[in-house]
Amino acid sequence: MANILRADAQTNRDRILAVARTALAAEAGASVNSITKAAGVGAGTFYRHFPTREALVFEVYKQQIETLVTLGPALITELRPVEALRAWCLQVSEYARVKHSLAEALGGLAGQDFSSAHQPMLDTLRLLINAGKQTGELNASAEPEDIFVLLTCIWRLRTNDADQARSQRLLELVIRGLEV
Amino acid sequence: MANILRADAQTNRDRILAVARTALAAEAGASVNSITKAAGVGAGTFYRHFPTREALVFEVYKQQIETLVTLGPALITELRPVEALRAWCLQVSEYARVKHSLAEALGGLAGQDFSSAHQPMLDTLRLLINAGKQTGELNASAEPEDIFVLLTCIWRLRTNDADQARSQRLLELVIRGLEV
DNA sequence: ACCTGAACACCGTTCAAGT
DNA sequence: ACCTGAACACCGTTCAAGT
Repeated sequence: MANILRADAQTNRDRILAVARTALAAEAGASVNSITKAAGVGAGTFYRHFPTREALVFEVYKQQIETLVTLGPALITELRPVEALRAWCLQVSEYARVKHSLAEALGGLAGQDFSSAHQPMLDTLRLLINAGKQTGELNASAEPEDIFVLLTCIWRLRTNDADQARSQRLLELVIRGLEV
Repeated sequence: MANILRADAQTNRDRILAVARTALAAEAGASVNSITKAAGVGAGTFYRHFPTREALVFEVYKQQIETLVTLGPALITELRPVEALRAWCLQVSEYARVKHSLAEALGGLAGQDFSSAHQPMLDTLRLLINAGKQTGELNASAEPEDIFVLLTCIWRLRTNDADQARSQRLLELVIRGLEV
C-alpha cells in the first residue's frame, strides 16, 4: 500500500473522495461535474483516478461496507443467531437511510462491478445464516445470495420511503420465511 | 372515449405508442429522441401528447397491466388460493422477462405517478391474498403493499439475470413467509 | 390546432494543450 | 507524470416558426 502516486495526484484523489462522500450522501445522483467542481479539479483529473462514475460510487461504497461487515461477528457473540441476523439487517437499513450512495450501490444488481463488490456483504450474511442453521433455527435451503436480493430491496425502500414501518414488517416476513 | 383529437394528432399519438411498445420491450432505456425519430414525428409532437418520458412508460405499462389483472380472478376459480397466488406471480415474472418497460415501471417505487399506476396490480394481489386468508392458508398480517415491494424486486431480477431459478426460490420463500 | 426541428441545459467522458 | 478545461455525443425538454 506504498504511495505510488505523486504528491499532488494523491491530494487530488483524496479531495475527490472526500467531496464525493458528502455529495453522494446528500444526493445519490450527484453528477461527476458537480463533484469535480467542488473538489477544485478538472474533469480529466477525475477520469485519471476513476475509470467511470460507477467506479467512484464503488469506492465510496467499499469504505462504508467495511463498517457493516465488522458488525456481523460482533453481533453473533452477543445474540442468538436469528436475533443477530435481524439486528444486522436493521443496522444496514439504518446506515443506508443516511448514506444514499450505499442504497444506490446496493441496488446495482446488474452491474458486474458490484456483484464482486457485494462479496463482503454476502460473506457476512452467510456467517449469520450458517450460525442459524447450526442451531437449527433457520432452514438449510436458503442461499445468502437469494436473501441478499430481498434485503437489497428493503434497504433501498428505507431510503426513499418515509414509511419505515413497512421495511420492518418486510424484514420480519423474510426472516419468518427463513425459519425452519 | 370519443375522439377529441384531430385526425393527424390521433395518428401521431398512436404511432408513438406503437413504436414505444416495441422499443421499450427491446430496451427499457430507449430514448425519447430515438422513439420520435422511429415514429417519424418531431420532438415537440411527442411532448404535446406526453408531458414527460415517464408518462409514456406509464401509458405502455398501463396497457400491459390489464392483461395481468384479468388473470387474477381467472386463476382463483381454477386453483387453491396459494396456488393461484403462486401462478399469478410466475405469470407476471414471465411477462416482465419479455416486456422490459414493465420491469422498469414496476421498479418505479419512488415515482408518484407509478404508486397510483400500481393500484390495479395491488388490487389483484389483495384479491389473491384475501382468498388465502379466508381458507386459512395465509396469515392475516400481510399487507398487499408490503408483498408487492418484494415481488417487484423479484420480477425485476428475472429480467436482468439469466438465473431464473433464483427468482423461483425467492418466490417460494416469500410465500412460505406468508403461510400461516 | 397541430406540427417540425433547431436549440437549451444537462449528463458522462475524451483529448489537445499546458506545467 | 499529472493537470486543466473546452469539446463531444448523448440525454430530456422547450419554443419559435411554420401549415
